[in-house]
Amino acid sequence: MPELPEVETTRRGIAPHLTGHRIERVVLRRADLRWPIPAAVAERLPGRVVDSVSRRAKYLLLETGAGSALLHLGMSGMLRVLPADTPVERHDHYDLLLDSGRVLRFTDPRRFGSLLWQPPGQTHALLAGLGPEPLSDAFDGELLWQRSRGRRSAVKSFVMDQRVVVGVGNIYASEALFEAGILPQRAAGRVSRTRYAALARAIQRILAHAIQRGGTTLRDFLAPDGAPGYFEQELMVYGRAGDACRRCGTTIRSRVIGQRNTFWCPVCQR
DNA sequence: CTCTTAACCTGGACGC
DNA sequence: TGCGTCCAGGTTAAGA
Repeated sequence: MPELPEVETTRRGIAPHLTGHRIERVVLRRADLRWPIPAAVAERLPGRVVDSVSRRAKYLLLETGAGSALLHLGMSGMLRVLPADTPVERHDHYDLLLDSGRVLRFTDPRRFGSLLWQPPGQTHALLAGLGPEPLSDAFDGELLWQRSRGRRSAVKSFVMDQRVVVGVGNIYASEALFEAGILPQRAAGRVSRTRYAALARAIQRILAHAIQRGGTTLRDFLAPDGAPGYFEQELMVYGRAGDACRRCGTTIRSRVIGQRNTFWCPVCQR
């Protein structure tokens, strides 16, 4: 269930159990995730202390003096800190054993997640072309407006393009466009500066709010608890096709845009 | 460049 | 109960 808020919530959950701790051993059960796990992970990580756990887009970085492990959760991935003797289950693909007697365990039925390696001082190719973090000062409506000039693809696909801005996944894209009052299928190049300003604010508000909510339900990563609190209760349009708009009562519509299901209110969004 | 499409993989929900 | 079909929160690669 990972969009940016879920990844950030995961980061906050696992960081206290990793930071300042030594990784004693790396156990790889399946190397065929989204990409093969490079040999450097098993060669260089054991014996290293994790200096910090950071996030870039939807990637988590476990930073050590020898380089950084680069973790992605894909569509169905989950990271938990568990007692080291916790029985292994079917989709548990790798473990990082810690000096605390615990283990960081990655579980991912669909195996779209990944575990990669970034040497010291380098930026992994997958991170090189990414757009700004949505919650940073580098992101605003002006950036969206400038980068969208001449673009004919849907504004929804545009904001989900990680080269434009990172971290806006399928759910939050629909939600942010609703809040900004913009039809998702509108051509990106035909959205005004003013409306991009509103969209940037909506993205920031929604992501920040979701992180806040995720934090309340996922704070304790020793007691695995999957469900982010943001879902269902607070979604305005996502997954609500055929239901009444919470603002105006009009029936919420849906359509596939850029291969992803998209939801909107035909009255509140123009 | 921009844009579209296929592909990676499994499990759960649903219809018959 | 079983089976076929469709769908799912991400992202890259290839081709037009």
